[in-house]
Amino acid sequence: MDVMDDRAKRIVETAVALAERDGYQAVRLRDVAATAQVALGTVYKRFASKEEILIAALEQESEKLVAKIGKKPVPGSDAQERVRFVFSALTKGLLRRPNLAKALVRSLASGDPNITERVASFHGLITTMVMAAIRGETPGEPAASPVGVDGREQTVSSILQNVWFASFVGWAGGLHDAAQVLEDVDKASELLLAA
Amino acid sequence: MDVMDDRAKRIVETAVALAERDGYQAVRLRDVAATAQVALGTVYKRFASKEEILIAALEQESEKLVAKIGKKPVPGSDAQERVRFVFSALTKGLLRRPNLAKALVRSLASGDPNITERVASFHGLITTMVMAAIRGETPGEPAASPVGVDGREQTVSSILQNVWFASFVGWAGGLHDAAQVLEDVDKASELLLAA
DNA sequence: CCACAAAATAGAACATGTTTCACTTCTTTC
DNA sequence: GAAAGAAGTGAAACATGTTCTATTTTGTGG
Repeated sequence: MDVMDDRAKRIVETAVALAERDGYQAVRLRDVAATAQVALGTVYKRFASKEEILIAALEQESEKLVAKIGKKPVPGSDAQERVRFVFSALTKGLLRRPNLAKALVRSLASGDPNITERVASFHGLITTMVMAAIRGETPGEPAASPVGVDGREQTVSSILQNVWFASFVGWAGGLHDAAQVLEDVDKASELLLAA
Repeated sequence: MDVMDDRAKRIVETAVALAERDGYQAVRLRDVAATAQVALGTVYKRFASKEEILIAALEQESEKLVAKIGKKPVPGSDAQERVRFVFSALTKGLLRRPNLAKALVRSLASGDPNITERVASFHGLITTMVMAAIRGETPGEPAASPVGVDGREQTVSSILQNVWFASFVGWAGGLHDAAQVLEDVDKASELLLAA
């Protein structure tokens, strides 16, 4: 949610474009700088590393996705259906640009301590959505009822999110295809959200 | 299980030692080569990249761990206890050398298509152990009874493994501490393996 | 408008993963 | 044991992330 000046925006946009076209390794900072019409030093004035640029991109992309998904109440007649909807939308949204998605996963899992907070915020964003889906609320709105924060729902949504993430990483590494990601989440929610 | 010649072994050992001392970035291939008393070209004759060396290390480390855990029947009077034992042993075994563990996670999640098979084999190793734990068998032994391969147990063990992996990545990224990893797995097995 | 501080720039320089090369040392085969 | 090929070696070269520096541009208070 930080305000980015024009240069920072151009840098992130360029990085997204390059990652989308040819993946992580194609995000060469010299190219980013040149394409964004900015000096390399300016890139490093804004971002501490290549990973940070990509994390900023992830933040931007996921905020867009979440905004789209979170606008309306999650459709579905039971928790399981709603959860499927949310993860499906999330997965398909990311898969629309597979190379970008892989690059973002790589940054997410890089273990760089400097980006821990951004990773946590991404995590929180999804948790919010999944919990809203379980409860049948509109993710973008504050919770209607002051439900206890430490309930089973929180645990379940954390588990589902972990399953999704691990499976998504598996997809990014070529372990299996996108359908498997949805199937993994489906099976887990079946067991955890028995209607 | 490939047979590694002396040089390859020295290379991996050196990489492990460096990763253990100071983490991923400290595994400088020039240093690895020098310490292993080998030319840089020889390193690249054996391994296609730095990631591959670390994946070989992961294979070696996880085989050691699995051998140790899988020797005896998993202790515990119900599935939940046995699963806790397995993941606890796995987690603690890896956490004995945190920097190494972080470096290995990073390689695991790197998304490099060249190491997909190794990642899959690591995945399979753990699946075997978790399923044995659920069933109360000795992981090292072939299954006593010809249980159907596609059962609920397989799904549950896959979910638990995903939860463990995602939480472990979270630990590696500084998102939370090791106790949280075990707690996440615990909560999941509580819900999935209700005694 | 002017001086000056902050920001941007071009470009060199450095660190480290990866590749290449010319040369030497093994190993194998006869 | 000598020739041929495989493997190893040291060093250079290259690619790209990151840092540094000297210079120029930009924006701001007087």
